[in-house]
Amino acid sequence: MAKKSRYAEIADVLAAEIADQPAGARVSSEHEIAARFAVSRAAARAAVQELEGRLLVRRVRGAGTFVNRRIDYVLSQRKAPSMHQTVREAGGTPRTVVCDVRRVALRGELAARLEQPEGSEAHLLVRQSYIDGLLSGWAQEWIPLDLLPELDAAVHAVESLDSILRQMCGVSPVRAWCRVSYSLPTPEVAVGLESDHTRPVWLIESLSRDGDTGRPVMCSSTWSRPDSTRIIVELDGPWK
Amino acid sequence: MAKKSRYAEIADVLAAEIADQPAGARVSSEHEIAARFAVSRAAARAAVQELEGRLLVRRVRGAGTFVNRRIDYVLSQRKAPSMHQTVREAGGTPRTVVCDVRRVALRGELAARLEQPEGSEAHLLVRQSYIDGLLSGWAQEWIPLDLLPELDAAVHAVESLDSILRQMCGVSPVRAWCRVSYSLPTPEVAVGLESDHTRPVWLIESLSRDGDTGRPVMCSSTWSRPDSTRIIVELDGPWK
DNA sequence: GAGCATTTGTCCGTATGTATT
DNA sequence: CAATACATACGGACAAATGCT
Repeated sequence: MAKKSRYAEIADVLAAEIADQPAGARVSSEHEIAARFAVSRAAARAAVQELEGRLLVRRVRGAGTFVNRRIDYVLSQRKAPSMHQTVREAGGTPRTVVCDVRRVALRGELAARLEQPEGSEAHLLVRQSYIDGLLSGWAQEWIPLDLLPELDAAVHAVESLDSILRQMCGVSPVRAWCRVSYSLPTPEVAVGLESDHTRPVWLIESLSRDGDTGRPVMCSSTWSRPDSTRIIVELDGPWK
Repeated sequence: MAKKSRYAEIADVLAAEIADQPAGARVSSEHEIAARFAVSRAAARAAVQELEGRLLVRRVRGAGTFVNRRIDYVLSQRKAPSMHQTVREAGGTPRTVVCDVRRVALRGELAARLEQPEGSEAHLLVRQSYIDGLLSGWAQEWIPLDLLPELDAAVHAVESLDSILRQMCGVSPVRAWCRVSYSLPTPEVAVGLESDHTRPVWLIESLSRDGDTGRPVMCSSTWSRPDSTRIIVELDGPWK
């Protein structure tokens, strides 16, 4: 058996203790860990950084280190393209905060995907999403203007965009196309995620259509923190 | 504008220099960086670790730090379930090394997915995959026995399993189901990937069927190093 | 708002261990 | 075996963000 470094041993002990604690619980400070295991603060720090790398904790400068939990976020054609529902299915509590609602002109790929003329206007909704109170995602969502002229009032009354589209527009959104990748966020995205712009994050690009008519109803780009969600993409063929 | 830490500044300078260099090129050692920027080795080390976090370099103890490149590995129902072809489409050079070929009894989910009776035998092929000479993945692949009794000889003659199935079995494999996630590898997998078992890696589970008959022809679990591939999953609905 | 203690972030210098060449 | 390079570790210091008084 390979000999382990001291900080890795400490990390394993802490990881086992963390496993029994609820999300959000406070983890010992670096000073306390150093004193408890009789090591320097550098070694204690390395152990906590190890836990951060395993996505077991989140650290906040000046505040402390806290137990983290990821939820399984499953993307599939069989499932509704709804963040609120997907999170609830995984046992989490979703919440969204509107950052901005405005009208923008659709260009290029975005216009094509929504099947709107180049330069036509659409709603742009920018939101942060939280899971169990922790910041998880930052999303831009485009919706054709004629589908719902008064989006602003609606999104403040009902958090789930899927519900709004179903109840106010009479459509049944289904995920028609989706692309998931994992790369560095732009500085703007990093701000929205309160994340370092040098750490990779999930990018989920998605197009929803009305399940009955096939009409495009929503296009979105969602960036998601890897420490909040374990993204799972299920791709289904014509069989099964 | 936020003030940057010294190591982040150094990392940015090095990142810009690395961008012009070919994959595999040697990066200055920590000592050289410390001397060049007049900082301690700890700060130089932090800068190089930053680059490692951005997946721009790979570090080998005792050997040095080297420029890394990722390729886009695109998973989609429209594309053949072939590692060799997917890598070549992204501009890389694929290679596979057989670690083990043996017969195993199919159990549970695996048997169900291949539509074989519980406990029936199948080939198990264990391979490492390399991209441009760098270790990229470690895979277990299960193939029904009756499809190709002499798998052992075939995989040593032809590297691409997709080609073998097409040419020797007369099937046209298509990706019928696939699940992609990102989590910590088991110790066994970490060994196969020559990776730390405390760093998350990709897990791609896949089922291939014959495009003509719909018969299951291959089931696989592939673990892939995030520093070798940028996994992209495309999900297509009935419209498009 | 100001002040203070706590906590993580960064950095210095030094030393030793371990893997590769 | 020797030189090189990364890995771990010690102890100390100050900066920056947070939370409370």
